[in-house]
Amino acid sequence: MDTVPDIVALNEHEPRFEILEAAAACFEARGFASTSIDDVARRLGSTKGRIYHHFSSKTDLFTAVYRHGMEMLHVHLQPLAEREMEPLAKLKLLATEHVRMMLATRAFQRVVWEGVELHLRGATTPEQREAFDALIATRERYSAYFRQAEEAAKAAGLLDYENLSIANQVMFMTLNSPIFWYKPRPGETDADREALVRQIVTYALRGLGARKELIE
Amino acid sequence: MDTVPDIVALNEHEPRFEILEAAAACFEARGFASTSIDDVARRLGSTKGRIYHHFSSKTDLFTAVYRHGMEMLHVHLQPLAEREMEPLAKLKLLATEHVRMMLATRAFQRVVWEGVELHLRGATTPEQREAFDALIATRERYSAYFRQAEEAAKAAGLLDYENLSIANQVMFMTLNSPIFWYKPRPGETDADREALVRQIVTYALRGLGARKELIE
DNA sequence: TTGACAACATACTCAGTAGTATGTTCATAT
DNA sequence: ATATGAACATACTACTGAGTATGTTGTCAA
Repeated sequence: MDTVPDIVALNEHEPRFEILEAAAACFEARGFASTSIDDVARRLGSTKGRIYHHFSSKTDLFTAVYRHGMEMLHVHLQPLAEREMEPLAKLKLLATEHVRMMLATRAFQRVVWEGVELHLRGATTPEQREAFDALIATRERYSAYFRQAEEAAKAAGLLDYENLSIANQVMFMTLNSPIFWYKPRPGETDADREALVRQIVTYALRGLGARKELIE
Repeated sequence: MDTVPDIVALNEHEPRFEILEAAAACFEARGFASTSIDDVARRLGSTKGRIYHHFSSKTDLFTAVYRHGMEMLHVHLQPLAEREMEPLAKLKLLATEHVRMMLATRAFQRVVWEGVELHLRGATTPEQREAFDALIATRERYSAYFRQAEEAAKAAGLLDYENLSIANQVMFMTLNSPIFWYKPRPGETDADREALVRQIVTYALRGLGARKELIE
């Protein structure tokens, strides 16, 4: 049983979806700057015309991939974030599902990462800026799911970190890290993936000061 | 002749050094693919001619920046790694100095990061491949400083992680993370930076299963 | 049957960029 | 004094790649 089945299939029926998947794969493999529209078209077995019919520019395509990546995260975690739970248990749940999503939608999440990087570097034109700011805002809202749980857990004496902003940054680096080095091996089982997820989440929660007994 | 090439720190007064610094700043700001040789030249107040007189290609320039970044790390940490110390204390020392270097030589370390990324993506031509492999090997040797300390500390019951490879990956992501989000603020003091370093190192060591009392 | 439009493909333009070929200047050795 | 080469600048070439303008094909509504 896949952990995130229907999320990935969110827009499967849209004609744009196939292009998004190809673009995500290309951007993941070579990065935004080194990926040409022709690369994406070649992967689709099509030509530029198809892509420019659905997207106005390379940046537009990129932001669409970013948006879809963030949407998958939101759709998956929002209901969990709204549950009434003990804060540390909720943080563990959110972190676990986040890492699962990183593995399940790796290409898209890599694009999200690069989008944040591009934003931090300010490598955007003025018009792009506005669209980009909206995307980053979406990401901020997502981050808030975790931040609230972190603050609540700290207030309850279940976590122990100094600066929330730093703690949040470092925690996300940990949880996002598999998008860089994880490659699914042939013959890999769900149990293998789950073991990976568990180790990453354990590392993150301990890093935030959770005691061992409380996160197992 | 040793199989391990000697690490020779680059002299500040070499004519190539100024170019390396400008290149590192440009690569940090825009990434390898989006940085043109003219960009680097413009930052230097020079023209291409100067750069191509000292470096045979854009890739050659990039690898030189990478190499210098790794050399600075090696020169700084190698003597520490060779000390006889309690493993956990040594790991803490190495981690602390590593993070300090991330802040102090951020632009170069960002290039090292991108170099590893490019290597993981296999985005290199056959000739580049050889030079790249040598660079990655240097990075592997550096990583071994930490790995040995981690293994020794675990054997002594001072750490508690499942898989060494995963633990190492996630730990480095944590320690490297400030190259992405750290920006020196005006009026920032050494104490501010040290507080940042301490929080990151604490997070990393706790993540690996170190008990709170043992790392303070 | 035909018009209209969506969904592409084809064939271009043009700006940017890696790399090269060829000056030019200046210090230093002889 | 002059030859020489290092350290650049200038002025190119060749090519890639984003974006556009213009076909072509199938579908569907009236």
